[in-house]
Amino acid sequence: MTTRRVTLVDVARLAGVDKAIVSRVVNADPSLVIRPDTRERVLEAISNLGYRPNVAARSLRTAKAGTLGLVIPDFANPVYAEIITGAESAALARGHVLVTGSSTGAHSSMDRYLDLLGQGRVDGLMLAGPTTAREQQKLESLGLPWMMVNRRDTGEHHRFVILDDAQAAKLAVEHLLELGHRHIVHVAGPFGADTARRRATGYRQAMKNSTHPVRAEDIARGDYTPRGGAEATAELLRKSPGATAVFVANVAMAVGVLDTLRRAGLRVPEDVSVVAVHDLPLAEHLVPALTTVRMPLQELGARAVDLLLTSSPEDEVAEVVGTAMELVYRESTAPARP
Amino acid sequence: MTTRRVTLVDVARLAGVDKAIVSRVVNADPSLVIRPDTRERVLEAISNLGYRPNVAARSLRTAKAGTLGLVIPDFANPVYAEIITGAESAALARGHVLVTGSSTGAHSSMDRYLDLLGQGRVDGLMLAGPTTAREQQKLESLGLPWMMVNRRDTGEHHRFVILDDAQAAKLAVEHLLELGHRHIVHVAGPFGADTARRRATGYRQAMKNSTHPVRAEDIARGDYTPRGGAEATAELLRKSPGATAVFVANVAMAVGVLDTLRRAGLRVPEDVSVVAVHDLPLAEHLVPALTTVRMPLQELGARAVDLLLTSSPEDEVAEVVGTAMELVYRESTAPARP
DNA sequence: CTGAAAGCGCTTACAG
DNA sequence: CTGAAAGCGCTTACAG
Repeated sequence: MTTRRVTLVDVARLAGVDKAIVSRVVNADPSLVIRPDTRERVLEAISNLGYRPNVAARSLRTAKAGTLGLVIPDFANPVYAEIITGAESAALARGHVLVTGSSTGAHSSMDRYLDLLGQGRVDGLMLAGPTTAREQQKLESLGLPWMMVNRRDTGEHHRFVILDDAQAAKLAVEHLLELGHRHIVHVAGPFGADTARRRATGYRQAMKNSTHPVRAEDIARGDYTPRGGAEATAELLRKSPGATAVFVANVAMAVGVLDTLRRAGLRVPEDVSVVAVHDLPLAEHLVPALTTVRMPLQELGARAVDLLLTSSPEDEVAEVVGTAMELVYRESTAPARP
Repeated sequence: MTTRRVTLVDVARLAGVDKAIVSRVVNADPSLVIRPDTRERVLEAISNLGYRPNVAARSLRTAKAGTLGLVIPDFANPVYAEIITGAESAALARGHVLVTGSSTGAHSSMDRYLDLLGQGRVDGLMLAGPTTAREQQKLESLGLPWMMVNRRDTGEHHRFVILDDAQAAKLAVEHLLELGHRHIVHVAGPFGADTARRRATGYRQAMKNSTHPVRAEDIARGDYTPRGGAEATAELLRKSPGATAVFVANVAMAVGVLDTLRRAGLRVPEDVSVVAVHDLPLAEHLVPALTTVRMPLQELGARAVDLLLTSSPEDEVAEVVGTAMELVYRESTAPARP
């Protein structure tokens, strides 16, 4: 029972018109002038036959794939889950399908995806997360519209959308200052991540409102993992004793921070307050529930799609999505003891 | 500077052969007999021009899209992140691109995806998570090869891949029995989820080796969320006092279980042991770190892809992926006190 | 208001 | 060993 695909020709024959008419009805061609009863016959034929346009034929003809690509490092990272959700929603709203690939799987890599998606399979490509200069070069060579997400590109032709990480850091530090903390230390992210650099910058700026001047010993760097957060905390406990609060660059490291403080016999928030960036679902399930800064990750993904679709590939794009940031006050921060 | 796409014809002209030859070289046609120097010329032309086959044209001609679709409920759920990772890897290994969509976004829905992906955009479709009878009917009407993942389909023509949830439950309960627990209660998942039903069945079976017979009061149902776990635990505390261990159907509910036990003044694991299904990253970050049963979620995704690609759409598929299950012993379980 | 025709770029059976 | 030709299903400019 191999039922042949229903094509425009089948619909045209049933409706008694030319296939060009059917095509223009299907695509709601505004320049089409058609008698109501003719349109009715066409619509009926489409419905009766269960006609669906063949996307391959359409793509070949129009040179548009109707899909967008997004390459992320890892599906298991909830930060990217949020970005994907926002991007998918915006893509669908604009009539596109989103193809999301990860660059760290067993058979995948950024390179592999650039090959796979650079053959007319997608109309544009978004890269989230770390990218090498070689990858970026390859990306440009594909001749596809592209966009970096949550990361500044390294080339001279900028096309990126990021969040206001400095502002997020300020919100966190200001929260601690309001609670009366002065000696606030920072568990920063890896040097290579520019989100980490921007959060560290925001920390330094906000600390100008503290009576405690920031010294090199007040900052320790981790690799955005729980273990990295644990090691950085151990380092700070040695280098910067007396701190009453910690601003942590991400939630994963905060897990290690909480653990190390606990093992050192310090209570959170009674002895030390802790606040971290990104209000991931995990945050409220930690003990104590983690105070965080919520950033508009979904909107970041949505904005990337919009810009990819509406900007000309030659345009420079350097946008900071700055809406809807807020401090989520939970159990891990409390007033400094007098 | 609108550089026209490089096509087969361009390559053929440069290499001084017909485009049919180029096509067969590109696709490594085994029936092709060609002089080494001719092949060399073709390869060189491809490389010099940076030729990439147009996938739309190829799809139109071969009636194969080279992509597979996977619809999940939610990107933020780490269980699906694992399934995606495994499916993506298997798809790439077989030369396919995976399109993953979520059915709960602002502009998406299962229905929307079934429309979007049922137009020759994908060669097959996998559905993970809950599906209505209507959706399943629509799925079948698309005439696409399909597969249910982590869930049995409700139709009469079975095509599903699931994990051995009953066996996972047995591993968990046996672990508790070995630790000396006898009165073990169960926080079960929602009635509608067949993963939940299978885990409950496994619990009952394994409890036959306990001196404590399972009564209705030993089981409470939650909706797979932290809040649901909390409420079920409160119910069990009332209905089934004296239990020394809890088997929880998933990690999300376990978060609520731990919280409720703590508020009730019970210590984990000193007073009550807790074990849950799926070794998600979250598990080791809870306090106390959660003992879990690790199930091969990535392999589940990979197997779904393999079966989708290798089985004929008319075949019945009812596979249980049973490899590599193991108990991960952490801090939330301990020997029963004598 | 509607129809005929060209052509997007590829693959494949066939001819030589 | 290599070339010529048909045709996948659609869109679009043009003719009538």
